[in-house]
Amino acid sequence: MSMLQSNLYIPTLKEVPNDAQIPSHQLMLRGAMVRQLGSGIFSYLPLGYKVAKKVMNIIREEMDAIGGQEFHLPALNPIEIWEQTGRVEAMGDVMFHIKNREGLVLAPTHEEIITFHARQHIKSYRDLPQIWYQIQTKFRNEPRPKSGVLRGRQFTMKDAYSLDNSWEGLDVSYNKHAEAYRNIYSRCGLKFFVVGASSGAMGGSASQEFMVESPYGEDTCAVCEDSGYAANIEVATSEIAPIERLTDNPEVEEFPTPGARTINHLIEKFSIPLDRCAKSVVCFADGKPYLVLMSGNDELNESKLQSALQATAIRHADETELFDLTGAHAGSIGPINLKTPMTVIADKRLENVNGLVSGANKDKFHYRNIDMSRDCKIEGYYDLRSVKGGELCPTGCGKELRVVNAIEVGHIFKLGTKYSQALGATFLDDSGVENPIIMGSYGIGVERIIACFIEQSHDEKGIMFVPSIAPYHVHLLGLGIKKSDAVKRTCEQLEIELQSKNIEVLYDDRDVSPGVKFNDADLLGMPIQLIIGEKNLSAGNVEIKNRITGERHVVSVDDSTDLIKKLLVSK
RNA sequence: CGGGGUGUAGCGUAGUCCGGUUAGCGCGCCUGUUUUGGGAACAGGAGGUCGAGAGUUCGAAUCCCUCCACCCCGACCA
Repeated sequence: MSMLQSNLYIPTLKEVPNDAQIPSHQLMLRGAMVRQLGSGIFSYLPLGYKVAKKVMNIIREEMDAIGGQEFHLPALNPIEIWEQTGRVEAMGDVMFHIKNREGLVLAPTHEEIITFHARQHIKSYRDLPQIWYQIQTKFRNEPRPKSGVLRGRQFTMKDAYSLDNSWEGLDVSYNKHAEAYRNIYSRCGLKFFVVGASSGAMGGSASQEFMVESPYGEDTCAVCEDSGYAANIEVATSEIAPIERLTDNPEVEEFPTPGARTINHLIEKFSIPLDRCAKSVVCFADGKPYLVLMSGNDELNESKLQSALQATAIRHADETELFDLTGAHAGSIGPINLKTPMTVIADKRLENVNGLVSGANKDKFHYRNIDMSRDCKIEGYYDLRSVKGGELCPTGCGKELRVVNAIEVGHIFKLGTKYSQALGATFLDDSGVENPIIMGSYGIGVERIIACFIEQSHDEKGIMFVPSIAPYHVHLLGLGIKKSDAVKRTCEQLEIELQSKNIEVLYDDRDVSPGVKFNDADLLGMPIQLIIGEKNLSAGNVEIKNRITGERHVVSVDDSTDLIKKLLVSK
């Protein structure tokens, strides 16, 4: 079938639409892949949908390869089933509720529905394991959609669920997914890394995120290229010199510190060494106040605090609360002489340290010579600090960590029995005992793969697709077709020849100037441009341009398709 | 939800402060002629509820009020 560009709907844009800020968004609009319908709502145009289908097929092949079975579940769900797992409340505003039909919601994910179907017919350990997946539209009422298709209210997700009869089985299923995911991203041409993630309040035992480094990412990760260490900042650690105990250990003493509102003031104006400063932060964990001590300018990591305290919600005290609880304003708060007694915890770095300076809970005064063991009542020491770029990799490889922003393109998760228990999805084991099915949940964002790929693979002219996800393999540019019958005939001949070799061709047969064709071709980004013009053709030649490397080959008409085949395979 | 910004033709924009011709320009689009290896030239042409509603005024893109949409920052994000 001939793909004449003059007949296709490929509305490229010369200028950058005002709303698009990041390269992938701009190029997906300019390159006729998507159009926006509303905030966080996008239509795929034919070219963009071709890419999506290629990505989805790669996902499908890799999921099938680990024994996955494809379902297609409804997006419209009875709310009752979500009430049974308590997730109507947990999801809150993220879940769309149907207004003119009581009791229906739009599914933001499908653990509940999968578990429902598992309960219907999984009865015995002999029925397990299973891997079930689907590629389907998800609905999430994001408070703030942004960055084009990267954060939308409606998006395409591959979600998979493993059902096992043992925890060892879950490990096997989980590892299969980890491998499949690596294959998927590699085949899509993405540079990615995997991080251990916070398992959060989901009750799961393990979780990893597949990340693509990007300044537009909303996650922060610490990575080390040398050792391969990579972790979400929520759990990342580093090798950091311990703070030594001083041999001289005098009594605690109050001293005036006018104007000292920050640790830096203490260092600069009062000559206190950085590692002798103890910073105090007051937080509420599930409504209960805590004083948290951090060393020097270390940043308190709320995720770490949350898991240390096993709390569901953490928030900082506001100014008024701070004064009411401690008797001082920010800058003069410390563990000793608190107006209201509260639990004090500290970062591991401060364990058994002495000679410390901290606020006196009296404005413009601090204490010095604080000995954590002698003078404070610390309920516990935990790793609570956020890793900073430049600190040493915790593997001991000796290299510095980089702290980077990243976009989450996939997440694999050992769920356990939360949903099977809540919904009564059980099986009889080989001794006849009833057990909840042990589950895993595994997600991939299709649009995110596409947008991340474009973020990684573009230049000032446009997109640079790899063959595996390109809408077409070859962009055939016929220059001056109207004027030259020879050019036209050669184009038609080579199009057929390429197609016979299973190479997908987009044939630009439009009656426009060469410059327009070149620029559109560079914008749309097919891996190979086959350029046919009268000048080369008069010598029996055509030109082949590699979009990614920029290399050009002038070859004879007869050799051209073989060379293209070779170039496409070598990628 | 808080803060900031923007809405004028398919895209990009001028005009808005200080009300007053027929709302202007570039690109794109249509017709014709000439062009044809990096976004061609000339000539002619089509396309606008100036985000919506209500108001002030002889007169509103412009001033007042209300609402809506979109973008950015923050909050939020199994």
